[in-house]
Amino acid sequence: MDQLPKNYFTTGEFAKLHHINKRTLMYYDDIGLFKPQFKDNHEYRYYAYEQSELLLVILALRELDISVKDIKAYMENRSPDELISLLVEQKSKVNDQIRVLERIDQLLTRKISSLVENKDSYIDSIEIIPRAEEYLALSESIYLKEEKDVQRILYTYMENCRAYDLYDGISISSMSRFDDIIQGKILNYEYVYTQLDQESDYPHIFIKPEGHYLTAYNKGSWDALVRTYSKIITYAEQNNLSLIGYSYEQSIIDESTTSDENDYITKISIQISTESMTNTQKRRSNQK
Amino acid sequence: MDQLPKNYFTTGEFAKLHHINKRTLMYYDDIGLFKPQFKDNHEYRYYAYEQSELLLVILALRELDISVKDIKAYMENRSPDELISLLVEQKSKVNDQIRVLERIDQLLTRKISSLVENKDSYIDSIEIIPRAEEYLALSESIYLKEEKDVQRILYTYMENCRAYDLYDGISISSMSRFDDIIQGKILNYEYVYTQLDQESDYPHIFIKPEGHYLTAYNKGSWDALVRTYSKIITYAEQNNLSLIGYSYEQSIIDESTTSDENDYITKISIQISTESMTNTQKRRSNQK
DNA sequence: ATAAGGTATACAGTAACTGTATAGTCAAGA
DNA sequence: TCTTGACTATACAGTTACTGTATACCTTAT
Repeated sequence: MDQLPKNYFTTGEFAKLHHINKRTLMYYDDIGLFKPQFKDNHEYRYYAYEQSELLLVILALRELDISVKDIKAYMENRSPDELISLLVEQKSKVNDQIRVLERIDQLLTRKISSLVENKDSYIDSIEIIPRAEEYLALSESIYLKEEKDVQRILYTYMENCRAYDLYDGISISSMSRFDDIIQGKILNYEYVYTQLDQESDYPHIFIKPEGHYLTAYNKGSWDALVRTYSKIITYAEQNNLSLIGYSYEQSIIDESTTSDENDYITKISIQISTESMTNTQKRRSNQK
Repeated sequence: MDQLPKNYFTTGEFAKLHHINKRTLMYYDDIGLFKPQFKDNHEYRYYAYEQSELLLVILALRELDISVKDIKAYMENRSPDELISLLVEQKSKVNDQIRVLERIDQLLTRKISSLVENKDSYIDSIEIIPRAEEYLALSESIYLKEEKDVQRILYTYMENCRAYDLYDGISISSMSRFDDIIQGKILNYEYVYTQLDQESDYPHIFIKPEGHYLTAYNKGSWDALVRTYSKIITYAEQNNLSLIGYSYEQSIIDESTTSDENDYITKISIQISTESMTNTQKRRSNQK
């Protein structure tokens, strides 16, 4: 065999061939994971082209976050059947990982669109906006529950989000009863929720009704909410609008986006009962 | 703010909530990447549910192999616009990574099917098998080239495979002229190649013609090829078959699959000229 | 003959955790 | 009230999979 015309690569060449660090090849040699076909009398390493096949498998397994130790363990008693079952197993892991990435992609997409969509809306004004039906995945009710229970509920809620693949991104949203808010109890939240943008068999789905919503943006931390809510209430009174159902609070700019609490933006929307709106109001809001 | 009813999680609870190690949260606190909302007078950490949003972003970025240092750098002067551009950038990286995984998936799939397909074929017999047209991505010719040139050619070939997304898996395949083989020159390879299984605009595609191929499996290392080839030649002579074109050698079991050289399996196929086959031979081979 | 550029090893350093020993704290039950 | 078990904390060491660097040796082209 030794006298056959072979094409050998030195460490540096072979490393370049496979776009990896030269030192990594030496390291793999040292730990006995992947050895050159032979060494000359100066301990120079020589790799054969055919060894690429094995290296490719090793590099692929490495990419799948399999520890070098495990790869080595497999390599030490590899066989076709072993390889088949290893590869089949890894194939499903690859698909898992693709799913994780797609999830992250979803998170990024949602966060981007939420940011862009509301980019120019951080205005002080209060508006009437028509909204289509929305599907919300709710937590259990946390209304007036004590801290311990709230904690448990939030915990379960997150577990569910995970289980049903409702990757968050814009999930720090909550609902309170508008009745409570009128009475100044603005922190008696009833649910936290995530908006669904595709079919889901999540067990606790709430349909946020289609209709006109009074929409305002709260700037600053939670303590600024009091003022924002009183503005909303005043506006509703002045325009003879009757607000019903829940107040939906959705975080637009939060801790994940800015380090300054005063820059937080929360979007608040509350449904307006159709009867209380004049036709002019309806027309105007629909034009936007 | 401090007197508001908040839901705080201890380090252990918050870690569980997000399926991460408790010590990681402590570590992130230590390096200033992600801090609890507050610490009590015993230095106990307390995390608020709302902090999840930020942690999710951090964990997502981490998943994308962004260094903690870089994440921290971003976090230190985050802003909506910064975040948008960061996320958009990352989104494309996610897609890159998905592509890498799909490649690996392809490698695994091809390797599995090559192994399974040939699982029971490691037989000593020589068979006539009808084969459809195949598209092969060839290297430059390495015929009688000197070692240095062969090396350069193989290097370029691998770079091309990379560039054209021909992920290998079963790529240690080579072609030699059958004329040479008859003369006993069984190691004068002409090309190495990869079989294409989808459209590609790779510049050097060769069409392996449709037809009947004499197919044999070589067991053992390259040095066993001599015997296998003489068996093939004898078989052809005895059956009055004239072999034409190239001999295609495809590695089935190689270094990547077994550690024992004697278990290597190479599939050899050589086209049979249609004229030299009897109708009986054709009929028989088509039945399989 | 010499310089440029390659090879080797040995040793230290890195990133991002992660495990562990030790000590303090808390909450529930006897 | 006391005890016990399960938590919390820090400090320090260890881990994984490289990766950089210093030093020395080797090869090849001018």
